[in-house]
Amino acid sequence: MFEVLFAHIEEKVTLTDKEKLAISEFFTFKKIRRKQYILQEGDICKNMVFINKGLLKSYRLDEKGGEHITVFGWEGWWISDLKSFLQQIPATLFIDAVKDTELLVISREDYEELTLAVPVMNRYFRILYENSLVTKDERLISLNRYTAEEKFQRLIDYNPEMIQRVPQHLIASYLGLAPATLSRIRKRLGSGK
Amino acid sequence: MFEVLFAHIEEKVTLTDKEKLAISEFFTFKKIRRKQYILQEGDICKNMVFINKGLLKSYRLDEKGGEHITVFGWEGWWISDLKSFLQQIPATLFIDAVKDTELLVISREDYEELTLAVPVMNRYFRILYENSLVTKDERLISLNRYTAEEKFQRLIDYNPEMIQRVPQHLIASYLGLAPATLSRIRKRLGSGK
DNA sequence: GGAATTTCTTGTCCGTGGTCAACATTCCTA
DNA sequence: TAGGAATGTTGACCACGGACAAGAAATTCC
Repeated sequence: MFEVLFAHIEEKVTLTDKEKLAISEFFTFKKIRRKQYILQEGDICKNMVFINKGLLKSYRLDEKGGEHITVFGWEGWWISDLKSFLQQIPATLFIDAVKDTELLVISREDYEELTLAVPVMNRYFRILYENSLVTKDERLISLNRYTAEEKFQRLIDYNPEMIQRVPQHLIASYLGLAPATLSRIRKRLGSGK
Repeated sequence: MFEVLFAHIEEKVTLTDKEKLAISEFFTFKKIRRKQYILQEGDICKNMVFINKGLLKSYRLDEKGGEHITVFGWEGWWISDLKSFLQQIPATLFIDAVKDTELLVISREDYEELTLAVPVMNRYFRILYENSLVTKDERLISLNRYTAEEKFQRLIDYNPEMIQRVPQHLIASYLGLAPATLSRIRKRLGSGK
């Protein structure tokens, strides 16, 4: 049940069996169904979630009900409304399941406890966040500088897995494009897959 | 010389005098002049930099030589090409001084050493990166969802200090707008300051 | 204090990509 | 297995904001 999580942590730091045991006790296993929310705008984000299997998306809704996806998560990724989780203030994000999904869940207090009980986890999270920052920087630059077509081309080049896993209209939302626009771009690129 | 740095760290964790001494030994003090580079595209980013005083910008250049600013830094902020710094690969960013600036500099090896010699710094950097992630998330959403005018309005609302400190054409670059566009927006908002 | 550079404003023009709507296709699920 | 929902395609139209250029205003630097 914890194999995926431990494998992920051990990419970054080494764990003793004792530490693994300690870590495992802070998490709860959970299954959710397609379309089920794990967070809604206005909730306090109580948990950070590690995805064992499946697909989640986090997004905001605009005034007209339009979805703006900020992040996808699948096997081996963490997901939460980090701001809401860390500061325990109302969330601005929704998170729900694109398909049936298995999670490992840790609460805000346990997250803090975990870093105290297993200090190497500070190192793990520091490295995890370093990597996230690098990714977000790339994405910021991509959104700021490039045309719609270039944005999609860069996704193909740098993140092909997402195109395999995620339906096209959700990719459009993630790139900040209208679904119609992305459809036209793919046509132009000769069904760029 | 280290007051600004220690104050910044102690907002997030507590330090003993011994730890302060240890930390200070990893940093070098440096002054640079307006327009001086501290990093250029293609360099390996050897240092992470804490800004004591002054103003820096980090940016990319496009094919036509256009500047796309990713981040500003002033008193109390860190700046570097994180990807280049962490992975020791060629930088994609330029970083230079908008005005004369004072820095505290730490090398890649010393950064790693520091987290080992003063473990509480893992905690500090973890929290620092958590906060950066929250900020970048906000910015991603802002760039993806909003019109030019809304982007500027949000900067006024959420980041008024930047508008005080940074010349307008650099703000335009940061928001991904043409300088002319930002000028027109300010006019529309009635010199929105 | 005057020249040079940097920064800001305003005008004209035009392309990218959004909106809306109709239709086609694929996929769930009862 | 049929009906509905979700997803993807295409067309017509048009607004936002970019490009370019000329000139004004403000800073910087000998």
